[in-house]
Amino acid sequence: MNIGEISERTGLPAKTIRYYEDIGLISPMRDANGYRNFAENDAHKLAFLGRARTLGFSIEDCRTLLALYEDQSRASADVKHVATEHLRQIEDKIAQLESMRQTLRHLVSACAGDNRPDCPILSDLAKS
Amino acid sequence: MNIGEISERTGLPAKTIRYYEDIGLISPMRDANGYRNFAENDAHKLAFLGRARTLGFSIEDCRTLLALYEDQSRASADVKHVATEHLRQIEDKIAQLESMRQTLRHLVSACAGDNRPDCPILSDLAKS
DNA sequence: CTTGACCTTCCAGTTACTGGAAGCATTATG
DNA sequence: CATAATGCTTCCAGTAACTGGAAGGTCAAG
Repeated sequence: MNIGEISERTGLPAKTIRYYEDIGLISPMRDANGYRNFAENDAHKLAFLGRARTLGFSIEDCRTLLALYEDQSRASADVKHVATEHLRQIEDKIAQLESMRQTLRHLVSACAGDNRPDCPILSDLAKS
Repeated sequence: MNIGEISERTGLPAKTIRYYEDIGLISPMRDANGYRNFAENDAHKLAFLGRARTLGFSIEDCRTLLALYEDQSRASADVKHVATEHLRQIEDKIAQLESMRQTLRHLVSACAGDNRPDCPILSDLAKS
């Protein structure tokens, strides 16, 4: 399979797939002309990576998860640990964004949004 | 005021303050020895920037907001527009993270987390 | 045989800093 | 007063995960 075809199949841009090879996540074969030739196993790994990235795992987490996936003697505890830590970080991020949202909602609703200069949003930002 | 003092007062790292000067958000005076000398107005702007960044505004948004803040003839509608758009993006991000959270919670709770290899998290990532 | 689609590599840019090196300036200590 | 410890300066590189674009080789169709 050429990169265009696997890109279609996995939904990952060709650029991203090349990048994943650069950083050692995959190692597709090469044809005589230098073109990458992806096997089913590569497609499988790329799908795995795409899904993991969709769930927000970092590239380094993906690397770890992929290694665990390929290690038949892994302990599920190791996988769970990675996922739990990631979940915790997502929850932290959500809390942080929700706090921003609340403040912004207040400010936005308090702002007239007309052609006068008075603005509670700016007043809030400028308050000491 | 030297950079160390204003850093303390605003809570912004000196590195960040220098960076803000680099990108033209502030323009502190200089003493004869080359040291930056911050006036009250600089402190004020930095506090404004710190608060805006806390609310998640991008640097470019901050630049816009600062310009509006200093423009006595601004229309509050312009400010509100920036804030509303930012709020929308935050809400998008929250929704995306909440979706990740839900999936991850399911997967984590389904995983035994022991020393056996079976792992629903990996199974999910690997599913086509 | 040429055109267009597809592939290659390499370089630069993105966001908002952060760490570190090399080297002055100032201040505190013995 | 010499020296040592801060504090300040600039500049360079790195971070995360791509993305865009240039320059150029390859392949299938007409």
